Amino acid sequence: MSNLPYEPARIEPKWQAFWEEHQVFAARPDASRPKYYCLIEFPYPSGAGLHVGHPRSNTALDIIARKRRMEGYNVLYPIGWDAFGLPTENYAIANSVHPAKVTRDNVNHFRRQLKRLGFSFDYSREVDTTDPSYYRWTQWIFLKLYEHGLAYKAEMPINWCPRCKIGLANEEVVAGMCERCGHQVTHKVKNQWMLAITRYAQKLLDGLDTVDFIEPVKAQQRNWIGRSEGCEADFAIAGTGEALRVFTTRPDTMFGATYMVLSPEHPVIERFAQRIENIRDLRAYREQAAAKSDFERAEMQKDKTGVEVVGLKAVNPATGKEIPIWVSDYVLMGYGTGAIMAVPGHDERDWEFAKAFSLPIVEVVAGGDVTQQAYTEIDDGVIVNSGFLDGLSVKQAQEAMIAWLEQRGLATRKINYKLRDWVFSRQRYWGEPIPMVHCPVCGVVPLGEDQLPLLLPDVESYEPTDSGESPLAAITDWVNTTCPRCGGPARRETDTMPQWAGSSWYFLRYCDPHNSRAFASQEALDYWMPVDWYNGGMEHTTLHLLYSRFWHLFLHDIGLVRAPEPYARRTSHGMILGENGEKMSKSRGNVINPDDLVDEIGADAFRVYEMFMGAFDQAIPWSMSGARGARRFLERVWRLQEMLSGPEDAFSPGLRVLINQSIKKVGEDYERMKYNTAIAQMMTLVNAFYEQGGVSAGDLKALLLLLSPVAPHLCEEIWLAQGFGGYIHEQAWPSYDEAYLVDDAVEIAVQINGRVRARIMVPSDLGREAGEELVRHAQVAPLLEGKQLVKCIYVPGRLLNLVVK
RNA sequence: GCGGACGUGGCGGAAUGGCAGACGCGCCAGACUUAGGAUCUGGUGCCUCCGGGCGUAAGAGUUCAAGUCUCUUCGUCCGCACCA
Repeated sequence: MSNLPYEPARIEPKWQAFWEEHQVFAARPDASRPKYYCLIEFPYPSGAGLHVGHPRSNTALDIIARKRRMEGYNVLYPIGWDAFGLPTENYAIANSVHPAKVTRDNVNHFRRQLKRLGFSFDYSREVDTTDPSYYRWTQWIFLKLYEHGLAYKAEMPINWCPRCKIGLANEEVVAGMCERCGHQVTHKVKNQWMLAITRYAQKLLDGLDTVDFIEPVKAQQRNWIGRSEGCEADFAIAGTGEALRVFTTRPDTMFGATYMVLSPEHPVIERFAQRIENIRDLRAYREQAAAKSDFERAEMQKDKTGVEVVGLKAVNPATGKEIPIWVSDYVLMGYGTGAIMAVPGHDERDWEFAKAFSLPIVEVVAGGDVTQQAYTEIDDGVIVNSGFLDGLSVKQAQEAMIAWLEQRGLATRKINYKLRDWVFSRQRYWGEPIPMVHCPVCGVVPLGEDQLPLLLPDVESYEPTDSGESPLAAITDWVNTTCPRCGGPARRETDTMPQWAGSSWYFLRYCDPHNSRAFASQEALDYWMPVDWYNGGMEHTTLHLLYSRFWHLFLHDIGLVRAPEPYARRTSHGMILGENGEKMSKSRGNVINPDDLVDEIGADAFRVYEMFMGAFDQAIPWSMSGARGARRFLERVWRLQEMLSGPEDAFSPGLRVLINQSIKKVGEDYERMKYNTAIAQMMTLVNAFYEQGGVSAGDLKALLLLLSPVAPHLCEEIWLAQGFGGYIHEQAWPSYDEAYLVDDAVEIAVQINGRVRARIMVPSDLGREAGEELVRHAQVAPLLEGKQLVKCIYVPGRLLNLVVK
């Protein structure tokens, strides 16, 4: 056996079949053992097949899952398919195949590819978001959201391609252009389903303090939610008895508000259309702004445009003076109140606008030169030209101004968030049907829970209609239905849910994937949740990760899940780039196909290379020769079988310290996702085995146990072939002996004034005080000849630094 | 502009304030072999008058000691972006 060459093509399929046949990785609830839930983002089964990026995340958590099992945990490491989505639908349109068939084929392809890599997934718990037995519960959760007032309909602008005449998802808009035809994307207002995620803004923010997420994820989510504290204040509209409400974070600068700006869509414009002398200009400006794409708006950023509202004036409540009102597209209807008080002296945008239209600029915070640029410093500014606020610091003035306004009923404290409500409608076929009916008598009526799942009907064509409606709108016998409330004729909602719907709760379904009475049993949820470790891409931080936290917080609030937060720990992997350092893509011709790689070097070497290639959280270019190096390492491990002699239960004396160090380091490195240094340590260990010229069975066993989470097939094979007893996946994770982490004697550096001048061997237990005696050491004393010793620093086991004159 | 990550050999990268470059790739030399993308051995930061000197984007500082800590400057990548 030991003379056979290392042949992954023979070994790997054998062990994959063994694991499957014996259901080694099937997770079963077991109250007697602690549970551990490892999760990777379930893949979108694209037609292109597995990308080398998938195994990076999968292997990383496979290592954790396998290590946890060896540590005695009951591990859940599931896999599934996030299978609704546009590429499948577009492929179906182009090739006239049913998207369900495309999905089935792609899933089969993906599953086969994943199985070849030997991940310890529990395939008996597979979920598929396009399966009616799954999306039934996606629809059910939507009904719950609706029931609790978190799903509502609203007129919302969507991305619109005027050439294709269809609505586009954000993902389909590339640099402001239509992904399909390249035309500029504009906006069109449509009635859309929305989810009120903004009502959870504070909870989403607070929850971040309770979870172990890597810092960049927390920072990005906080940034995205964008909390800002300030107040809303009323500016009277002269001669009308009405007021314009603004949001500001700088009430301290109110004396410097020399004009107001409204968003072009602000309702006050139409309300006072009769009084406004240039209403036509304002309407024209509004239409022009609406036709602009986001891309164009961003391009225009430098040049402020706007129109004065002639015939209306506002009153600055601080100064009592009348100030002009302008309209400009730099004020957004979607944030705050859609109106601002402009303080050109202390806000860059207002300053530019004031310069462009020759509006007055007043300095109210001293310290800058407001004729040259806006002075926005808040930490050491002093208020001037501001009546009763003069002389106060910015911070003091903020409080004083709010108090003053509150007393007069002109302002209230207010917290705003940048986070927007979630547009939950897509005018598409391949998504979950929204279980709602439009009744001419009762209005919008939800389907009863007993009506679920609302199945996606077969259609002739998956093309969106000319009007931008979903293809479902054309299926009259599906659309026409009866109202669940009054029984009269009614129409079904024809929009479908976005791809983010199914992925917002899939980790809950994994706990109890075949349950037909609930999305998961309370018992299963209580046992498995929360997810202990979730790894995924940074690109999902502000969409999927935030959305799924929102759904989970909601399910917690209505008593369906125990903990508020679904994920205890979140980490992220870096992208794998092509050999040329560019993103892998078909068009760049730098794609590495995982199947080819398994054929060439084997799954274990593939896994080792992906973990060894660099820091786990960083983007890194592929290297084919580096991958072959991983294969070479495993060959060396394999050949250790030829140099095996000695007892099974003991380490070779000369290797005892290194093996103990390796057990400690590899275990700790896995936990910190420092896979590259863990593997480097094992390479060092193997090099030492070769230098010694032979290994004991005990040495080899230790190495195999450490390596088995990364290269499981190879380690199972050697373990079995050498008759080490049982299977390696049943073994306990090795422990190390503190007493053998350092050698009896260590080499230290001797420095003179910080420069290394000698190396000497000293007992490793030599204390800091005793170390100072080393100045009399035979190799040290000569270095001090003719010099005066000023200071002596001995760092045990490290170095001796002698400061001399 | 705001937020985040980062800058170390030819390349990927190591380094609780304590011997910079572990480990791997590549390259060089040799061994074995009827040239093979196999394996093994040795070497591989730069300069050198062979004593040593210089080296972690640049500059300053703290320290017995700085890749690591502090400040300044330059540069790269990612996310958000007219958010009042």
